[in-house]
Formats: sequence, C-alpha cells, structure tokens
Amino acid sequence: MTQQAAHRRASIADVARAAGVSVGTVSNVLNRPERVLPATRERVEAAIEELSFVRNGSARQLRAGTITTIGAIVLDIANPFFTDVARGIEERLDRDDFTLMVASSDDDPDREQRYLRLFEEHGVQGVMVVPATDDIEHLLAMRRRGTGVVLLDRPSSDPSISSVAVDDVRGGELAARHLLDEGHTRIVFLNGPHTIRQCADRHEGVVKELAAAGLDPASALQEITVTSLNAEGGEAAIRRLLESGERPTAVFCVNDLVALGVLRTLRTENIAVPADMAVVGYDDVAFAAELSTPLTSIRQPTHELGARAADLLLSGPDATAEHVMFQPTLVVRGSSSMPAR
Amino acid sequence: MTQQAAHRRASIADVARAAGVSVGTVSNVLNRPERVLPATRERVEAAIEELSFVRNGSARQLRAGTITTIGAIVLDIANPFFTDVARGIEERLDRDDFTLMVASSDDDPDREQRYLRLFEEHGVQGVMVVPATDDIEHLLAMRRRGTGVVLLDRPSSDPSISSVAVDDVRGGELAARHLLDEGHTRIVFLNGPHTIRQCADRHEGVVKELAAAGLDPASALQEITVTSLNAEGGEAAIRRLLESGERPTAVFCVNDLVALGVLRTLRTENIAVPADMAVVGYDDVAFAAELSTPLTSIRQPTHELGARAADLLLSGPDATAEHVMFQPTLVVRGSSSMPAR
DNA sequence: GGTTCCTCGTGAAACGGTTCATAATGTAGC
DNA sequence: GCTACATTATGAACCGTTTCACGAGGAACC
Repeated sequence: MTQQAAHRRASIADVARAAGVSVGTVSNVLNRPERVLPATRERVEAAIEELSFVRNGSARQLRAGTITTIGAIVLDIANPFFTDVARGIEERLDRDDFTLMVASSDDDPDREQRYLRLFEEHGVQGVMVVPATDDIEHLLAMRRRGTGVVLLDRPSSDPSISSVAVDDVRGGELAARHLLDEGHTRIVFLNGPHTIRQCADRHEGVVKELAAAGLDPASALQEITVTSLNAEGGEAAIRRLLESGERPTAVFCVNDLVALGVLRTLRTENIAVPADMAVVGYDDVAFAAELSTPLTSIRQPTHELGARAADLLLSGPDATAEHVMFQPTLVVRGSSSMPAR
Repeated sequence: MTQQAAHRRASIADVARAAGVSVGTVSNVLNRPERVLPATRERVEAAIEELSFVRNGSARQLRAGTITTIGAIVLDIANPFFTDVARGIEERLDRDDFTLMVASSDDDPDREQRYLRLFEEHGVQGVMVVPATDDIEHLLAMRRRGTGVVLLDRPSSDPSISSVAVDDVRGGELAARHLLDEGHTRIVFLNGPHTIRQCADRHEGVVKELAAAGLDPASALQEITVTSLNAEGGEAAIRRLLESGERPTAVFCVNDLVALGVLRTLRTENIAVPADMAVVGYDDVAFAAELSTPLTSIRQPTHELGARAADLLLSGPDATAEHVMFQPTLVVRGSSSMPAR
C-alpha cells in the first residue's frame, strides 16, 4: 500500500491519469466493462486498486438519476412487530436486488419528517412509512414529486397512495369480544395516543364491540394512555392504576411489549392472571406463547405485510394505488382464559 | 396546487426563474437566510412552495462534501439484542443531530459488503458494523479512505479501528461455570457458526471453563451449529438432537431467541426444565424473566454498547482508536436452577 | 462631492461522475 | 487502393447544488 494522501479521496480523474486513459474509459470499465479492451481494462483496474478508488455515489446519482434503494420508517425499531415487518420487506426486496434502509421515527412527526426528507433528497426509489400522525399531506406531496410512497400498517385515507394494513378496528373488536365472552363487563385498555392511527382504531373496535353487547362504553371501558409503547410503559401504567386502588378484571394492552410489562408487575404484586385479572396483548410476538402465563394476543401477518408493501413499491410509480387490508386473528392463551377442566 | 409537470423535479434554477432572482440567492435563502433581504426571501420561499421544490441531496452533497448521517449494519434486524443496541446508538446520535440508517446483513458477507459500499459511496460520516466475518481488511481500507468505522459487538483485531464489544469469552465462561456449579458435567452448546466471532469466543469460553474444572472438553462439550440464530433455529436443533436419542442435562444457547425455541420444544415434548434439562440463554432480552420457566441468561449492556459506539464515531476520524470492552453478567433464573427450598 | 463601508445580489466555477457524438485505428471486401 | 464497417477510446456537455470573488447601490462621514 503506497502512502495515502491525507485527505481528498481519489476521483475518477486520478484513476484515469494513473492508468493513462481518459475519464470516459474509466467510467466504461466501471459500468460496461465489455466495451473496453481487456488490456486497458486491466490497467484501469490496477489503478483503481492502487488508489483504492471508491465511486462517489452522489456524483454518480446526480448524473445517472435513480438508485435501487428504498427506505422504511417505523415507529420503534426495538418493537418486534416492526422488525418482523422489516424482515418481510427485506426478503421481497432481495429478489429484485434492492437495498433497504431502516429508520425509526420514535412516534415523533419531526423525526419522521427529517428522515423522509433525507430519503427523498437522496433519491430513494420509494419509502414505506408507518406515519406518526394522521396528517399525510406531506406524503401526498412527496408522492406527487415522484417518490414512491406506501403506507405501512395503516390504511390510506387517500386513494392515490397505496397502503398495506391490518384491520385494527377488527383487532379491537376481537379482543373486546373475547373478554366479554370470558364474562368480563369492564375493560381497561392500556393504549397509545390516538394520534397513532392504530391506537385510535383499536379503541374504536373495543367501543363498537362493547356497544354491540349492550354495554355503555363510557363506564365499561377505561382507557389509559401509556407513556411509551413498551414494557416500561406498561409497567408504569398498570402500577399507577393499582396504586389508585383500582382492580380491573380485564386489561387489554395495545401491544405485547406493554402486556409484558403488565404481566411482570402483576407477578411481583401477586395478582393472579387470569384468575384475578385477565390480560390480552397485541401482535402475538414470538415469545407470547412461552410466557409464564401464555399471553392471549391478536396476531397480525407481519411478514406478508412487509412483503406486500415491498411488492407495491416495486411495482413502480405508475401502477395504480392499491389498498391492502389484512385481517388479524385472535390467539387465545392462558392469560385471559382459565384452562378447561 | 397547480398541475405538476409529469417528470423532472424542480431545480434551484427553476425556483430562481420563478422568483426572478439568481440561483445563488436561492441557495442563500436555503442555507443562510439572514443574508438575504426579507422581501426577496419571501419571494423565493413562495416560489419554492409553488414549485414544491426539494433540494437534490446528491448535488448538495457532491458540492458541499459531508453529511450528518451514520450507518449501522447489524447481523439480524429482528434480533432484540441488535435493536436494543440500535436504540442506544440513536439516543446518543440525537444529541448531535445525526441521523441513523440501519441495515441488516443477515450474516452474509456479500450483503455486508453491499451495504458498506452503499454507505461509503453516499458519504456517510461513519459506519458501525457487526462484521459477518473475521476478515476486516475491507473495513481497514474503508477507514483509510476516510470513513469512520467502529466495530460493534466485536473486539477489533487492528489497533487503528475502534471497537466496542462485550467479552464473549467471559460470557461463555460464566454460562459454563454456572452449569458446572449446578452439577452438570456435560453441556450441549447450540451455537452459531464460528465465522461469527461472538460464537467462536463464547465457545472458547466454555471450553476454557470446562478445562479449568478438569473436564475434557472433547467429551464434556457437544457443540451443535444452528441453521439460523432465532427461535426456529433453536427448535430445529433441539428437535434433531432429541430425535437422535440424546438427552443432555444442560443446554447453553447462543442467544435468547434460540433458547426460546428450545424451551418451546421441550414443553411440547414434556421435558421438564430445569429438572430434566437446564437451559441457559444469552442477551437477557426483555422477555427472558417472564417466560414460563424464567430464562437464565447472560446479560450484555446493549444500551451502553450502542451509545459508546456512537460516541467513538462522533469523536471524529482523527481521534485515536479506542477499544472498549464491557463485561457481561450472569442472571440466574429458573431455567437452570431449582428454586431453593 | 468624494471616499469608505455595508448590505444584497450576481454569475460562474467547482464537485465527480455518466453519456454521447465523434475520432482514431484496424479489418474485410472488392 | 478504396470504401465500408467494427471496435475502442476520447473529450466535452451535463446533472443541481454551494461557494466566492465581485459589482451595484446606499448610507455615513469628513
């Protein structure tokens, strides 16, 4: 290795000079090697090696236009639901040799914007986003400017933007119906803020089902907003509830992480599940079945969700928008239902 | 919204024309608004709005040079260990207004290369990578070319590259020692391929500890390589083992996902844990404590790992390389130890 | 009224690639 | 020996920004 210049990286011009050819030829070696004589090609390749030249992606893209990368923005990269979806995306993308970059908005519209901008400015082919707010005007605008957009885990309110979602209202209904069937008449719902559509929808489903059963949602349902959608959030929320003297018989958690926090707390507080309190989660993550009290949960087809979203994005900007809606299913386990004897 | 031209996005020149100013002025509005008269600024801003202009990041970067983004390449984005690390990275990065893009190599050196190239070509400030192979020559080269590199979860074999890792040999020792203390004299280790350094190191730790106890590792240790480092991999491996007629008394799993698969299988096979078989995992993920048989595991400081790595990357390319090594701790739970009576 | 200084705005030169029309060279055919 | 045609290599234009030396126009001062 000859000594490296301290700063500026080697450019195509440096390579050309070193190999005694023109820049055009170097570019050809890089992009259509068959068009250049083996002898020259080798000379150029040697120069590339020698200078440890790396293409400048910005320059390349500036001239050539597009890039085979797509971006995904999820609410929380530490949530297994989203990473399972990401796996689904990746697998589909691999088939077309596309590349995936994942970013996490942390439910923060500003962060979402920042990443969206970053992706768009860098010319990704498209973006899949789990929007942090209800307002998708900025996504529509992005779409109009020519970057593909697919809404993930959220039905599109606009026909021109594709979406792949799971019916969250139905998920709320399933959970509520199940708890009603188990004889509960009052449900505590540890939910996220309604600015997150999924949360609002699940709430709506619960309300609907309670009403259908002839109960007054105002009294039969208590909604508590957790500070963060993870185990710590669940733990804090249930602890606060218990300290206030309440002892609900049924708790529905907006996701399995929150449910995990609840179960953990109930165990330390010696509250029996499901005898004293039934718990239902959401997402049916891998560990749900193996918990000390196996967790009843609403299963969503994460993999298909991601794969389908990738499909839509790869089908090109001119394809007509599609709105895919998957159905969730209820998986009953010990946390909500006494074993039959 | 006036009708949008079908294709080419508005450029700074279009904006300049629409606002009746020069391109330089538009650029100034974008980058140093205080240098331009409020009246002109407003005119330009109106034009930007009207044309829904978005900066071309490639051009910008080509000219301006650097970008405040860093990339991370992990082995598996669906593994909670890595996403917890990613959270640690994000939080540290936020303080400096840096942006994080995550990609998953899936243990595949080719994919790792691809993402590395992508990141480098796009001029990220630095890259954190959990290398898929032992050979880090390509990372050294990247480092020489001026892109920051920090090895994640893996000690650096080269002094010029920073690394932040957890002592995996020690982790293996802790697990083995614990199982020996519990009276086991033979351990089955469901491990990943030794091309992954963490796996090789943990194996080394186990071997060391067995030898220190006067046992012959050749007979006291059986290593089985799982096909994938997740619950399915664990399930497949333990099932194969059981079908071959073996009934080890102690199983050490290379991570908690694998352990989850094992526990799941043992339950369906009615093999009591820990009475008939002790299980130890690795990573101590959030749900480990709440499993039906709470999982003994080796805890790693994920958050600190990520934060420290981010620190090193942000300290700039000229800072001397540091090699941080955290120590893992053993967390004993019911899956490996009978409750004291 | 002339000099100096400031504030704004301009225009053109980079940045590092890709692409394309064109030139140079060689080969074949007649 | 001339034309026709490949095959390779060249060089300049171009992509859309940022940056910087410079000019125009006022204001302030003597």
